[in-house]
Amino acid sequence: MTDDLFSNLPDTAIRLISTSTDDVLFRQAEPTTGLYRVQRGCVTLRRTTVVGDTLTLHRATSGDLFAEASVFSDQYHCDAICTVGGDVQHISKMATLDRLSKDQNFALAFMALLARQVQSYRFLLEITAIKSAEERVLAAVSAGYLDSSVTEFATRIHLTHEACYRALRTLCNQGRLTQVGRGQYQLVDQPDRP
Amino acid sequence: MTDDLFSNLPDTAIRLISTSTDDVLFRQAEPTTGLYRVQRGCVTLRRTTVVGDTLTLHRATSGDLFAEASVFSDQYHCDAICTVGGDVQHISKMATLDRLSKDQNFALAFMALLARQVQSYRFLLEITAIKSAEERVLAAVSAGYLDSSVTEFATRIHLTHEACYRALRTLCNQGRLTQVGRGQYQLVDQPDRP
DNA sequence: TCAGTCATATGACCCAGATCATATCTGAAT
DNA sequence: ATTCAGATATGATCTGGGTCATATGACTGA
Repeated sequence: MTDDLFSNLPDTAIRLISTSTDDVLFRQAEPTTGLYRVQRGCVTLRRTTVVGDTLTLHRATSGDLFAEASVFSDQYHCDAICTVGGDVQHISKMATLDRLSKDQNFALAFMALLARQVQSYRFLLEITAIKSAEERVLAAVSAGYLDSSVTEFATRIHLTHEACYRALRTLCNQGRLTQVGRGQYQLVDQPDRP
Repeated sequence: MTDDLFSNLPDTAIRLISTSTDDVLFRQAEPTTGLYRVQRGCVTLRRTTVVGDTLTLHRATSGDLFAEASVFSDQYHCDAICTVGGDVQHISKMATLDRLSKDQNFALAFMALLARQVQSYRFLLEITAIKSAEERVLAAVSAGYLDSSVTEFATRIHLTHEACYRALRTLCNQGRLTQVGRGQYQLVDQPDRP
């Protein structure tokens, strides 16, 4: 609903790719052909340093766009490897640039999408910077991050699922959260209204 | 040099603000007037949750843009408070939107800037997700993050400076880094050429 | 229906990194 | 010159969260 920005592009602009583990979508220094969106599975972006070791730049999962910056550069700056098979959309760079130049609203929407991503990554960084597991979990729940599974939630905020479960239970015991079902937790309203 | 994108805007579009601690630049729900750039000092973006506690969304320091998304929305979604006094540029939303609609290159440059920011935040998130202090420090040095002080570097990668210094020393002892000066460290080339 | 897989949940143990303390060096301000 | 603040650096101690183990519930597919 919010970001089927690219589904407005002509059908020819989007190519569906079924991926298997270890498939390579593009490699560093290859000319850019477009950006991608993960529908199912996981794509890991990696770069090899001058010294030779591998840096993971990003792991894109369901719903995530990646290689957005490729639209504005000539070469990919990293490798894209499928670490979990699934489906990936390839969105044509040419079609995107064409539409960006001709459709003001599309351009503004794309900018807004990128700006919102910047926002949300900054926020996630702040959350992961919270040292205490309890406070981090509370902040993340407050932010509405616990929408699917606890395990997924835990990895998102850089905690083990064990530490996460423990923090959730403690927060419940403290009365700061309530468990509303298996794997479901909610904020407790502070009764500070007059 | 790279992002004086906004210095091309007419002089009237940029307003210089001298800030003191606890100054408020904008508040949640106020109508948006523009984005900002920190020149000196620190600006913290905060939001109050339904339950009443405060979430820190971002802490912008020297060189950082913030509130980019305000250009595409009607109201600020958080408070901006100066936690360290200094200087801040206010960049007019109207002037920005005007230029975006009239200057294709400006629009593309702004999108590219946002896309690069998304990239770098994703990468920083991956780095902070590395559990071992040594590996995290090595990755961050490889990425060129140790450009100013070690203390600044340490906070960026979510480590205490003590843990950071220890990791740097161990990496030097292991021969994976060399110290080239007080607070200066470099990667060691792996001699694996034929 | 039953095995197999994955999420949920919690307890025990241990270690890596936070915390605290200390010392030196550097640069800026007075 | 001298003080002071802050960065650099390292050592000692302690604790919170990682790791490992275990158990159960929920769903899936044979």
